Amino acid sequence: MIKAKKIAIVDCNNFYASCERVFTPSLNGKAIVVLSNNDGVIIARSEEAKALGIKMGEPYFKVERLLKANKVNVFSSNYTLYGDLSARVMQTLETFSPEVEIYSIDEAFLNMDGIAAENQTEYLHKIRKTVKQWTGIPVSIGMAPTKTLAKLANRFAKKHKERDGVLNLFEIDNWDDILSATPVEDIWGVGRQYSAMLHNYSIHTALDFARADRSWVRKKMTVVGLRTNLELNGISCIDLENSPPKKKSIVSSRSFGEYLTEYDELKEAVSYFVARASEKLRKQDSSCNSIGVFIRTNPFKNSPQYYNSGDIRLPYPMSSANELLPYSHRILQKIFKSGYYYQKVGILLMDFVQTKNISLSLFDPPNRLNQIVATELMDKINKKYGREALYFAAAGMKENRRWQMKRDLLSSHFTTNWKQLPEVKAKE
DNA sequence: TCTGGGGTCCTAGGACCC
DNA sequence: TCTGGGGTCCTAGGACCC
Repeated sequence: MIKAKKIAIVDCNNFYASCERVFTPSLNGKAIVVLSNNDGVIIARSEEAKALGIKMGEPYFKVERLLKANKVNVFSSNYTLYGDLSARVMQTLETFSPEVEIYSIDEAFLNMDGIAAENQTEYLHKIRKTVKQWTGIPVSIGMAPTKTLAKLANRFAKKHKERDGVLNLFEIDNWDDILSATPVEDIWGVGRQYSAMLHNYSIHTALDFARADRSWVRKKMTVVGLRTNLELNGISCIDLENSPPKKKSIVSSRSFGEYLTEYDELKEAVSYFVARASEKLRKQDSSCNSIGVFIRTNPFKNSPQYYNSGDIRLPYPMSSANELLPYSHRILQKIFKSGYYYQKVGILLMDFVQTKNISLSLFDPPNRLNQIVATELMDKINKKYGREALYFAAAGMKENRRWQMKRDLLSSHFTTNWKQLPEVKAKE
């Protein structure tokens, strides 16, 4: 945790759409949308696509004709590409501030306290220009004494083109106009439910909310809402996080390309997810004490619906897929009912402890150490030769997985070949 | 028959984020 | 035909204990 008095947030504009443009400059100025997994819904839009009235979260099939008619470029999401470009953006930001909190794939908070630039607003413009030059990604920047205000400034900068992508609240005497130009639903930390509630009480803008009675806010919106209120008044409640905290739970789930009906197929998918999730678990050197599985039919389909989930407390903390698989199968067996068209399954790992803090116990199965050694080896091989170079038979043969997702409109994995990329300047 | 007060731990559910 | 995936935090209420 870092107490900072000056916080900037750098936010990539239309990140996924911008990523698609980096290696295909002919897309500049053209409308782009990017689809979620399974080509389900729209999760990113370029400005041109927004101007066509295409909404976030809109199912693809509903707007497919509109997109075609307007010659919108449509992409399946290409997370390998986005992840690589994100890393390059973050590396660039780290040359500008000693404290960078990577908040999401396309956003980072920067501690600007120690920055001795003569003109901090100019410095922000320089960051923006450099990121664009080095990575090809356009960003917007907001700066303020709290995270919530920085986000608000950032949004304002994005909306008002004349600001050239930057708003530094410190150079503005009175923020009232900016707060009153921000509807409550656009405040960071105020979602759909609370904004509806606030409007009911005639609280329509960030300024209204900032001036609302604190004990009322606390009562209606818990301490979380109170923090947002304080932050809007310039009182910092949410510190910068310097090192990413370890995950407290890990989920792996997916909707299928086709509906599944057979237990054996679901079992394959569950096994695959256990392998994926436990990999992440081991990466952060954790082991889990419980595991859950859920399955469900397609709630949008007019057919018999079924949802169920279950979890098991494990006899000892585990991190290898080999050990976890039987438990996941046991849960699936319990919750599976035949006669339904399943659309999605997922698994959850929970209740983590640090692996180094657990000792092998007298009651462990005799081959436990072998399992662990085998898992380490498997991780090493997969790290070297790529995901699923080696994988569990329980997850089914790669070629036969009916449950794999649909990604018909995928762009190339440009960044897999690093030679195509301009060199990123190393951090000093 | 009468039936206190305070603490902890756990879980489910609701809100939010990207 | 076709509607994403992966997280966090907070609170209320029940179980249990003394």
